[in-house]
This record gives sequence, structure tokens and C-alpha cells, in this order.
Amino acid sequence: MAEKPAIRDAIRTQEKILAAAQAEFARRGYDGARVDAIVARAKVSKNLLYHYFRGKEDLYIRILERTYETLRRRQSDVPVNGLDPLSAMIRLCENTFRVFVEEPDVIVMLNTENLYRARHIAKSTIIRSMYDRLSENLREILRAGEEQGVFRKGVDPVELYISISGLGYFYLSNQHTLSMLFNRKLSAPENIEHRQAHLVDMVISYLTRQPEPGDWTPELAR
Amino acid sequence: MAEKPAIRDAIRTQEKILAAAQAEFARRGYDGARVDAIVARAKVSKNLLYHYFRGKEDLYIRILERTYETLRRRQSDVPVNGLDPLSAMIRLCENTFRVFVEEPDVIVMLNTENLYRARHIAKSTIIRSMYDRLSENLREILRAGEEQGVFRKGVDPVELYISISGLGYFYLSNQHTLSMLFNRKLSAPENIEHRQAHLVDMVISYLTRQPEPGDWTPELAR
DNA sequence: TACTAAACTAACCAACTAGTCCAACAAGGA
DNA sequence: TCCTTGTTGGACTAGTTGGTTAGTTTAGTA
Repeated sequence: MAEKPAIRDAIRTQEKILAAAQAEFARRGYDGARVDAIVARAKVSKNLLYHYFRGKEDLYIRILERTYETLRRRQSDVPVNGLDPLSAMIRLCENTFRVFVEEPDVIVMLNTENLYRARHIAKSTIIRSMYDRLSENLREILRAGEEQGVFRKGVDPVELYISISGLGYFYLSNQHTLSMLFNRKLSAPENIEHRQAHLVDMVISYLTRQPEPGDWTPELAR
Repeated sequence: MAEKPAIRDAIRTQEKILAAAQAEFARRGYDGARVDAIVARAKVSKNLLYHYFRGKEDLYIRILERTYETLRRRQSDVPVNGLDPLSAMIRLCENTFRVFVEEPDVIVMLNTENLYRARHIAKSTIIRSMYDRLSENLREILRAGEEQGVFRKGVDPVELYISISGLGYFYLSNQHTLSMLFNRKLSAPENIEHRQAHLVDMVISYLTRQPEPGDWTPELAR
């Protein structure tokens, strides 16, 4: 119980192990991660890890669940209620991007899970029910915007969410190769800022465009 | 023993090994890939692999170089010359997306390389000089569009390229987790088609928007 | 036919990896 | 003092893994 020593505190110790595991998985992916490295990071004995957790995969799934929890929590706590649709959408875009910027571990975890074709998520029933609120939120903003005539009609919320995410996600997840290719340090704060503005600009441009006769429309692409 | 051809053909054998390596790396990532699995896929002895290649990492770098070569080749062979800027841009968007759709290995290779923070690319001087042409191409389309008044002014080509890629890349790279989350099979052909149209729509909306006084602009985001 | 270089293989190894077992110790509450 | 819980240490195993050694087969050629 004594705060200072933090010794012999089962919960805190488990937390330490989980934190170490997250760092390790986020750095090396599932296969690259080493259990020994996790216990070294957590500064506990290997036995203790196996005392509290079933093993590497169990630990991984826990971290994955935490990842989605972080994602959902941070994306859902947008106070969009009361805002006009445009402001709400901008807020939602910025928030989505900010999560990826501030929680970079999330990106590697998602990448890793996709490499495994969402095998672990399929097992975890908790995760799959998480996105309803976000989805509903987005739908509501779109509906209001459409009603007020500021947004175009018939926007697919799922497609839009994927676009909002993708515009930020790709920039960050592939920053190392892209920085090399374009000789521009994408992780620099001013570039991150710039990307955020670009992302919002893109989404708002898309939503506010009212296709006029003669304009290009997706149908012409065929 | 005597198949018809293809026996004792050094070049073809190396090609077989490389193809097997690509399949394996693209399926499991670097750490997940097994040398034994590669030789099994290629149906050669393990030693032959080590006869032609220095080892796992060497093989990986070769595949990575091939990946970028594919990417560059398929992105650069857009015959945009002679097209009006709008058509050229649409063509470029579709092409970029098509590469990711038709060469899914590329995505995993890029993800893997980013997990390693572009360590291998840094070594490979070939790759880094590849993107100049694409960059120049894009710049030219933007310039022409701007001149003709169909595109907005001052678009950053790098930022735009990242957006075009990201809109398609994220959809595909994270298709497994997203499909689960939104209960929609993103890999279904009709959904792929739909996404392509959405991608183009988004990019064109962004480029053709001429901000008017009173409109939202990125500066308002601060 | 004899020879050689290149193509190819089976078997093996040393290092590593996840996970286990067991005996013991340390801290605090009853 | 005893008991429960948290924790460590070290030795150990069973299975993998990347890589090697020591050798055989085949095709071309002198």
C-alpha cells in the first residue's frame, strides 16, 4: 500500500509488465518481440510474468484490447454535441489525427494485427462492439450537415471514417520510408501541424462540394 | 528426375527462391518469415539458398528493392502526357490505388520496413533515387491544372501524394481489422470499386475547391 | 573418356526462445 | 509467531531457427 516503495503491489506490478509488453510489441511487432526483453524492461523475473499471464500471446491480446480501448476512448470523448456540423467534423478529424500522433504504439499494434489478418481480434468479443458509438456519432454529424445544406448528400460514414483515419495514419505509419523518399522529416512538429491542416482541408472540401452539372463525378470514372 | 526443362537453371532457381521469399515475407513480415518455409515453398534445399544469397536479411533487402521497383514502374507508367490536368490526376489516383490492390505484397513489405524504421532502405541507395520521376510528374500536372484554373493554387505535391496513397493504402493495409469493426467485407470487388471512386472524388474535390470568402480555410483551424 | 565447375542435397549444429519447476525469501496482517 | 501473498533465482526442457559442413549429381568440354 505504501506509495513510495511501490514494492509488493500486485496490480502495479502487472501494470508494469503490461507497459513493458506494450513498448516491446510496439517496437518490434509480435514475432520480433521477446519475452525476455519484456521482463527486462519491466524489471521483474520471468516467473512473475508467467505467474500473472498465460504467455506471450495472452499478453499480446491484452495489449491489443488496451489499444482499441485507448482508440475508442480518445475518439469518443470528442465533445461534438452542440457544435455546428462543420466544427464538429473538424473537431472529429483533428481528434482522430491527434490520437495517432500522441499514441504511436497504436499504429504498430494495428499494423501487426492486420499482418495476422485480425486473428486475435476475431477472438476478442470486447473489441468488436466498440465502434458503434463512433459510427453513430459520425452519422449524426453527417445528417445534421446534410440537413443544413452545408454537406453534400449521401456520404457513406464508413468510407468517410476510413478516409479520415487513412489520411493521418498512412502519413505516420509510413513516415520512415516516406521521409527517406521525399527527403522531408515528416515527424517534425511543423510538418505534423501542416498535415493536420491538410487532412481537415481535404475532408471539408470533400464534404462541402456540391457537384454541379458539368463537374466531374465518380460516375464519369468508369 | 528429368523434368523437361527448368532443371539446373541457376537463374530460374534464384528467381524461384526470390518469389518464395517474397510470398513468405509478405505473409509473415521479417521476423515471422522462416527460411525453412522459403526453401520449402521454392522446393530447393536450404543450402542452395545460402549458396545464392548471403542470408535472410540479404534476401529481404532484395525483395524490398523489387517492391520499390514494382511501385515505381507501375506508378510511373501512367500515360498522363497529353491528358488534361483533371483526367491526368484521376488517372494517377486510380493507378496508385490499383498498384496497391493488385500487388498486395507491396503493402506488407512497406509496413515491415517501417516497423524497422527504414533501416534497410537507408542502406539501399537504389531505392532512394526512385521517386524523383513520380514527384516531377505530379508537380507538372498540378502546375498545368493551376494554370488552367481548374485546380487551386499552392498545393504541396508531397502532401498530396501522401494523401492519394494514404486513402487507398489504409483501406487495404487495415482491411482485416476494419472489416471486423464495421462488419463490411472491404475486400469485396464492389467495395474496392466504390473506394476507388471515393478516393478520386476526395482528391478532385480538394483540388478543385476554390476557397471563397467566408468559407472554411485551414487557417481557421488554429 | 576424363575432368571440372557449377548446381544441388541431406544432415547437422549452436544459439536462441517460450515456457516450466521448485525451492526459497520478504513483507505485512492476525 | 504463523500465515498469506508477492516475488526472486536458477537450473532446465523441448522445440525452433538461421546458418554450416561435408558431400553428391549433373552439364559442359577438352
